[in-house]
Amino acid sequence: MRTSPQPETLADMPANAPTDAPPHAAPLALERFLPYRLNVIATTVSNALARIYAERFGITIPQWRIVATLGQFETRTARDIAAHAVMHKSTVSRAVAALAERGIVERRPNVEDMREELLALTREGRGIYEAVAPEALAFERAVFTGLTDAERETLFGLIDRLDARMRSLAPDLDPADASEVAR
Amino acid sequence: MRTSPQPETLADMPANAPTDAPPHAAPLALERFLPYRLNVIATTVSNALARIYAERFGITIPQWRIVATLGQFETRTARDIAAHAVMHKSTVSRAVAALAERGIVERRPNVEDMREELLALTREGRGIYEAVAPEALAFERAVFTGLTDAERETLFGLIDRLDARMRSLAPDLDPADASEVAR
DNA sequence: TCATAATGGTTGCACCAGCAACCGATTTCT
DNA sequence: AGAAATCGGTTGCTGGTGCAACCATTATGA
Repeated sequence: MRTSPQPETLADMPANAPTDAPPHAAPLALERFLPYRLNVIATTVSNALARIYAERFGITIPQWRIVATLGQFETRTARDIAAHAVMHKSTVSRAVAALAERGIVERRPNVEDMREELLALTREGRGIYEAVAPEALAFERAVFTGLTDAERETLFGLIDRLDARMRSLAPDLDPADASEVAR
Repeated sequence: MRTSPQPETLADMPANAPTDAPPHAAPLALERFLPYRLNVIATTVSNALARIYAERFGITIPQWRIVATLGQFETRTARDIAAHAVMHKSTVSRAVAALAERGIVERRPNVEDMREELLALTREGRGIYEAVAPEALAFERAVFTGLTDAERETLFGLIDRLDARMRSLAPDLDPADASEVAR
């Protein structure tokens, strides 16, 4: 058995312990609980970054995700963006409305399917993208200074695998699949 | 959108642009942007876990953090909990109120300092803790199945370092330091 | 062909979190 | 001692977010 250095890891239990685990054997320390740690660090990083978006460019994180997606792909529908940037469709709808209002994105009807709208950055929108992107990347570098390239890659790899794992464990709670029918 | 190798993934871009990237190069792909990836995976994991807390035990994530902290430390003040579990003091206040209302935590005055209150789990509260903790750990194991112990340790190590890095980069936005004076 | 289902997108509603103002208790400073 | 600052904790308010209902449009199928 692979011995975990942590006294409380219970690494020797079966992968999916039945609910009848001994009640008082609950060696749960928050600092060693990965969902918690993940959430705290992600929130901290997000808040720091959101501050840049807000103060420097007056945009929120959902708005930034839309700008980033359209900066990458030129023209997409709201549905595409929701899927790509993993946001609920109502979030996308409101963020797009705000961006359109400010002349940052442009909405164009799709004559082949009048249900959807084609979205793209305006010239001004592209300007914002090109101003924000380097700052975002600089922030990323600042935060991840001290990690080697190999460690960064490891982190990406781990996230990818966790991502895949979550999709198979609980596919329905992916905010990207806006199918409210398949609940 | 299930898998990372999407049609439009731009996987052929350089891993992480060097520090002196020209402003208009902006090689920013959301899938390769760590703050974004971190946030998405943390949210997904959190939501899946929150569902367990909610459906099985009728508690929210802040409430769970409080139960977990008191399960670990017996008696703490709200301030201690906020610091330990990284929550805003108003969040703690409301979550404690709800838990006290339900008889899960008990508030006791501190005769040596009447500003603060000593919090502890009631017998019922401890029962909940002892029921939730194994499920939380089981969930953690289920999610992290497929990672070796070494990889798990690596992940913890990376998070620790990111954490330290963020504290030095933007110490003021740590939700735990409730000092509204030091803005 | 026409009724029904599904899809892209919008919006009302309720909930939750954070900010900031506030309260009583304690500490600090003069 | 007394004023002022600080501290632990509570609460009103506001903004953001997800859910679910809804609208218009397109696809399906009897």
